[in-house]
Amino acid sequence: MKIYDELVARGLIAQVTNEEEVSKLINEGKATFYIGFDCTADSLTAGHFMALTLMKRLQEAGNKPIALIGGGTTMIGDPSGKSDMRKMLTIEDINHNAECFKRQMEKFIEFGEGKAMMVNNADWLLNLNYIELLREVGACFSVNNMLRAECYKQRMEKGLTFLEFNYMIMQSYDFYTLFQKYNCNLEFGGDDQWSNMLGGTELIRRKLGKDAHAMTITLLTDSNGNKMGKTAGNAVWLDPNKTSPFDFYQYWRNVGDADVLKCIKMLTFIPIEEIQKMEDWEGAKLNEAKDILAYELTKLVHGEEEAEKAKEASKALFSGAGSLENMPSTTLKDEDFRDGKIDIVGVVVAAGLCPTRSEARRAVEQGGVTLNDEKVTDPKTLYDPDFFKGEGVIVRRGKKNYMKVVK
RNA sequence: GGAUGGGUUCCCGAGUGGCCAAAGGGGACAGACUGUAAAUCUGCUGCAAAUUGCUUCGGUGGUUCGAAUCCACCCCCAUCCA
Repeated sequence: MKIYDELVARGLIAQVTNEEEVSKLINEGKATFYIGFDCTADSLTAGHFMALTLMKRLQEAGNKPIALIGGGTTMIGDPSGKSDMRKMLTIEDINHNAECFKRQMEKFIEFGEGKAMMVNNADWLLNLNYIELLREVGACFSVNNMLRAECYKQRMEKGLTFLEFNYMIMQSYDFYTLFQKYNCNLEFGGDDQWSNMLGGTELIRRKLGKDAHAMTITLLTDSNGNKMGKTAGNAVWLDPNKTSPFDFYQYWRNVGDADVLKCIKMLTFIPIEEIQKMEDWEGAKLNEAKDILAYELTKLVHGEEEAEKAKEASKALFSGAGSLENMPSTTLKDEDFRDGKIDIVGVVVAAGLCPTRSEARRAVEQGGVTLNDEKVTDPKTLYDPDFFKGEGVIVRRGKKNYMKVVK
């Protein structure tokens, strides 16, 4: 199966400027393509991960990837599909985030001579001269067309600032620059980027009279249409310090039935033929597919060892087999105790299972907290330090949140 | 610059002197049911040393025994006019 067909089969492709040419280009390994990453946080997320796997797939098919770090575009903030303006980030934050992105990407993609390339659009965007830029590319953009773009739809009602309105021009300028500097002839991005990407191909056509292409990746949404890779508004991070490998594993282990196969197809490197065999799995059998999904992704992101540990801990907690040795744990500090005792509410908070004592108290009162499988419902219950000595105590909040607590 | 309508808790949104930590809905969280799923039902949803105290209704001052609510100034947003 050719790479393009595989991408289609995996459901990764949303829109393409010219299917015939793009498929030819990437099937023959003749594409030099780029994907941009705006550094709005200090870690990549599951959403970025999909883009990275795509880079890898295309690289394996002989195409040349360029990872573009958005040190310049992050200064503007992309309004596409967003209902509110992002908080403006400081230059220091952006640079810090860019560094973090760089380090994480290097774990997935091979950079270097003849391999993938990493560039930062701060290098050319930050020094642009306003008037020069307007004269150079400003005339190539129709405000009428820009305002019609789907990505601003929400903003046309709630308000769009001139700052953000320029984002499309900056992104277009990126493509224009990469096209000239590195013969980059294809841009990839999330489907919400479509309008911005077309801005780039259009600019290249107008300025240089040449064709460049764009292709978008289907956004990973669950069966309710919500973006995946987020829990309660928090992203699932690739940084193990922000989302532990165990939590990362659990996130994918818990996707809805309707979404498992889609995730396996889009995110893992399991051959498509093998995935097809799973297609008639139903009901409880789908749990096996979830195990596979969680394991594969954890392995890709955190390595085989961490994936094994997460799997073991998960099995131990949920099906009684496997080892508890590697489950996440917390050590109580002396200041967690008052008069030599700690109450159950304090334990839950210290374990990081609830952010505040009020929430922990509620969880206890509602019967949501167990210590070593024994339900504790009195928030005033006290414990001695000795209780946590040795093996430690398994604290659970709700059905799926565990922490081993030791002293 | 002018006119009008706005800014309330995670989000939407009600509240126009005390009965307001603030209706209702969504989301989140917990319980029941289950398969670590979905749907459904129930509870819960500012913080804390917790029958009490503290902080919160764009900001700063003021009026009042008492302010999300009234007044002044300021900031921000939308629409229309320039």
